[in-house]
Order: sequence, then C-alpha cells, then structure tokens
Amino acid sequence: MAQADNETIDLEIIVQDTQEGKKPELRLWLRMLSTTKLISQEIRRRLRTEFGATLPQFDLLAQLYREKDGLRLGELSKRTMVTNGNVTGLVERLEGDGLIVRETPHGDRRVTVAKLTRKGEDSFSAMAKAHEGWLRDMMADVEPAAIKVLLDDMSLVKASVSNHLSEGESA
Amino acid sequence: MAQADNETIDLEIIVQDTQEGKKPELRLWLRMLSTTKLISQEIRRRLRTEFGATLPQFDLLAQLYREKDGLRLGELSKRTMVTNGNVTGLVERLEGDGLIVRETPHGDRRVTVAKLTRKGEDSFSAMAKAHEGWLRDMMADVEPAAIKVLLDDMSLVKASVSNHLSEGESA
DNA sequence: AGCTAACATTTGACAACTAAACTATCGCGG
DNA sequence: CCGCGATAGTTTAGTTGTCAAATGTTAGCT
Repeated sequence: MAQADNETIDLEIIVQDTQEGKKPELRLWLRMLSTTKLISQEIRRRLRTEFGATLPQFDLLAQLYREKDGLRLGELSKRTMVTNGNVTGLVERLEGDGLIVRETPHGDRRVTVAKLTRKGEDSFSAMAKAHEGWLRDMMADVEPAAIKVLLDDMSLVKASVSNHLSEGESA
Repeated sequence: MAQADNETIDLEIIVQDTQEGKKPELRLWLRMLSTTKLISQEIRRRLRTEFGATLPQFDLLAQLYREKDGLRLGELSKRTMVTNGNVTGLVERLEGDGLIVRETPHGDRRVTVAKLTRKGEDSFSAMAKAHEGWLRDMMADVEPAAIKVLLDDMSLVKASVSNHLSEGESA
C-alpha cells in the first residue's frame, strides 16, 4: 500500500532514530523521546475523545486526587513539572469546568490552594481507570521482566541527569 | 548570588512516581515521562541560552541536515512527529531567521520543500555537537551496559505501543 | 473538457508551555 | 514600625502544539 496515509503516523519508520554511527547516549535519548511522544499522543487523543480532557489537566488532577486537603499552586507546579505561570491557567480552566476549587488559607494570603471538588474526584477516578488500561494495552507485548528492568534503569538515567543539570543545583 | 533562580527543580522528589501499589506499566510510563521532561527542559534551556534556538527547531533542522535535497513539509511533519499546521509556523520562523528556505518544485505545485541554507548547516552543526556533549554529560553516571539494555528494551516498548494504537492503523 | 476524489499545505481557534516582569504578602532586623 | 528581601502567584509576550475546516492542486473518470 502505498498509502500515504496521514493520520496514523506511520508505524514503520516513524521518526528518525537513525542508527548510524551515533553515540549510544544520543540514540537512547532519541528513542526515549520518540517513544514518549508516541504514547503521549495516544493518551492525549483518548483523553480528548473519551473524556474531553487534556493530558496536563489529567496530570494535575492526579496530584490533587492523592492529597485530599489540596495543594498550593507552587507545589502543583513542582510535582507536575509545569511552570508557575502555566499552572495558573490550567487551574483557571479546571475551576471553570467545576472540577476543582481555589481557596486562600487565612494564615497567609499569598498562597492559593487548589482542591478537587466532588465532581472532580468522580471525573478523575473514571479517567484514571481508563488510563491505566490504555497503558497496559499499549505495553502488552513487553514482558514483565523487561518492564522491571526498564523501571530500574530508567531510575539510573533520571538520577544521573539530575546530578548533571546545568549549574546551580545546589547542593 | 541570589540565585534562586529558578530553582532548579528540586532533585529530591521531583514529580510523583509514587511507587505505591500501582501497576508496573503505569509506573514505567510515569518514570519515562518525568525523565524525558527533565532532559527536555535541560536541553531546551541550553539551546536557548547558548544558541537562541528552541528544541522543535533543532529537531526540524536535524531532519533537514541529513537530507541535503530538502524534505516536503508533510515528510517533516511525520519525522518530527509534529502536526502539519505546526510545521508551517516552525518553517516560517526558521526561514525568517535565514536558516532554511522554502521552494515549490515545478512538477507539483501542491508541495513545498524546505531545505537548509549554508547558514542553517553551520548553525545546526554547532548545535548538534554541543547537544551530543550535553547528553553524554547528563548520562555520565549510567553504565554503558545499562544504556545498551535501555536502548533495546525501549525498542520493545515502542514496537508494542505502535501495535496497539487506537483504531485505524492501517489495515 | 467537466467532475470529483485524493493530496499538500495553510489558516484559525485554543490549550499548553517557557521565561521574565510585575503584584501582593509576609517576616525579620533595625 | 518601617523597610527590604524573600515568597507566592499572576501577567505578558511569544513559541509550540492540537484539531478541524478551508484553499489550492493534481489526477482519474466519463
């Protein structure tokens, strides 16, 4: 089939990853990136069509779901790895949808705490259940042993990267 | 001084990944996602401060660098996993910066081919060199053996995901 | 030729995202 | 108390990203 299809991103080659003589670190990065993009796009598409939600919204809700007392926006920013400014907009939209509420504690008027509403909890738990299933399906062909290895090795990568971020970090 | 800058994303906990009783597939996904975000942010920051470029621009240039004859926008879209509409804007900006040029072949006026300019080649090769070094640095603590394993297992994941995308895929 | 289906890219409306500037508070030392 | 420097969030400007619909173009059919 010489189909040119469009959508559906052709599975064959998708994205570079040109083996060539590149350094292993670079190849690993390209592979991680394309794999992650592929999964993200699929999850995004399903969240959108099945729940009318976006991935970052889902991520944010997930954090609040586990902290029934709510979280300050700064904390949400760190946990979701999203910048402060972005959290503001994200929270605004979710509040508009009635999934969360914002409130300022009495002690310190600088802070804003976001917390799930009843509706938010219900919505999220439905999404979470589906989400977990999608992941299992997508990784169905990967053996449990390989997943375990990946889990550990990925931690090594994350730790190494964390230790070599540009200046600053602090000690 | 006063840095604070940014902070730096605290290395300790960074992002969820709450081990808890979650399914391995889900944990792996969360870990891949946070690790990828971490690396992307670092590369983005460096590309910006050292070269005034963005990551998607770098990706796009990388594709053109290997195809001296240029690529059609649709092909670029597939390879970079970026939507068509987005490629249009990306190409416009890069053309504005003088790194690439757009031209329409005589045979078929529906298509637009983007190709690197001399300046684009020079810029990209400098960035690519630095980029490779950043990756090596970031992954410095990961043993070559682990990288090799990751490379292979990641392929398995990618293949599995590709085979289980929602409807449609080909046949 | 005239029609229509398939293609390639652009446009438009939004959400997400970053970095940097700005606003409002809090808290501590003088 | 007052002021000054941290903190917490919001705003602003601009890029990236998605999808869906619109524009042009080409090619096949009759």
